[in-house]
Amino acid sequence: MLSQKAKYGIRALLYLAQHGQGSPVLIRDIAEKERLPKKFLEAILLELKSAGILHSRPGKGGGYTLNRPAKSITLGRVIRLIDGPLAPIPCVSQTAYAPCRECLDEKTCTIRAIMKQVRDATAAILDETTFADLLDQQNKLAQGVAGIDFSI
Amino acid sequence: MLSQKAKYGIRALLYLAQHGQGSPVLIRDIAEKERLPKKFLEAILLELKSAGILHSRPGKGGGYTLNRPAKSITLGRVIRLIDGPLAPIPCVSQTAYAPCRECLDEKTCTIRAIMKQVRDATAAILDETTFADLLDQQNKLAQGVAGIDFSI
DNA sequence: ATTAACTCTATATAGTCAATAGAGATTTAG
DNA sequence: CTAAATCTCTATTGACTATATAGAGTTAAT
Repeated sequence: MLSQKAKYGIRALLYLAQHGQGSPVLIRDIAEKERLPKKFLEAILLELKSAGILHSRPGKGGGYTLNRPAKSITLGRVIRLIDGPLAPIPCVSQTAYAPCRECLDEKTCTIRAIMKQVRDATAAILDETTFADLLDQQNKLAQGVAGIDFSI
Repeated sequence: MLSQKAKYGIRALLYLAQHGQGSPVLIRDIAEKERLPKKFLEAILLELKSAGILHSRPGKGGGYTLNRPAKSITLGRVIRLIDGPLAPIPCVSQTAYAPCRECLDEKTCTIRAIMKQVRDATAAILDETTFADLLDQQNKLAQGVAGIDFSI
């Protein structure tokens, strides 16, 4: 399961992506519009900033913006950053490999073989999906719903 | 990430599947051969038993056996039992649906759409893989490794 | 009866998750 | 140059979960 922290982070990034590269967005605005706990969000945005995903300016007229185009930020990267590796077990992680403590022989471990499949399937989705994709999809979904409403 | 508990449970089941439907296997044997903490393993096996996956007989000559053929026990079932839903967020779980607390509109939530893909991909693998499959694969992997050793 | 095994309750420790408080540092406007 | 706005940093809190372990209780076979 994704942590709340990761979900909040993703929502905040999506909000910032929506807002575009224009003027900085206040933490307070993100928190209010997306209904996220403000103080917790502060910490999350700070992490995303120090990872180079966000940019911020303190002081009057300050706030947060994306540090890079939305299409260069993948969901996989953000989730790994906040929640750690996508892999279900450490011995199949590409980005944070570690042997399983209790494993007797990695080469013949079938749990490992299956979990590698799971990791690869997950990574294939999350590393290919960017925040630009999410924005596109959001617009389409919103239109779809509006269309349904209209047809009634 | 899978919990240690789930990994231990899977290893124990694999060990029991290997052993076949014959005489009961002692907790102590499983713990020693697979190097799992015995007391912790006791609790895990008990859970698997009350879920109907294992059968046990107390007393002299007792121990644990699979309650059903290995080919009818899927990895997905065992993992859900011990660690909970496969879905990365509750609103896309098929077996334990719950709305995300902070979600403003599930119908247009793109995070949900992506996470549904992840869940489906994961479930497709784990719900199709049985302990009989794992046994087969283990034998093949062991032969493969032996073959390589022999050829050197 | 005695032994060998599982079963149950209780406990412990450490760590993580989710969140909050409040003082500090920085920038811009005026 | 100062005041207001805003991000930044440190610390703390409470609840919960993960990972075990101890020991008494129960059951079945011989």
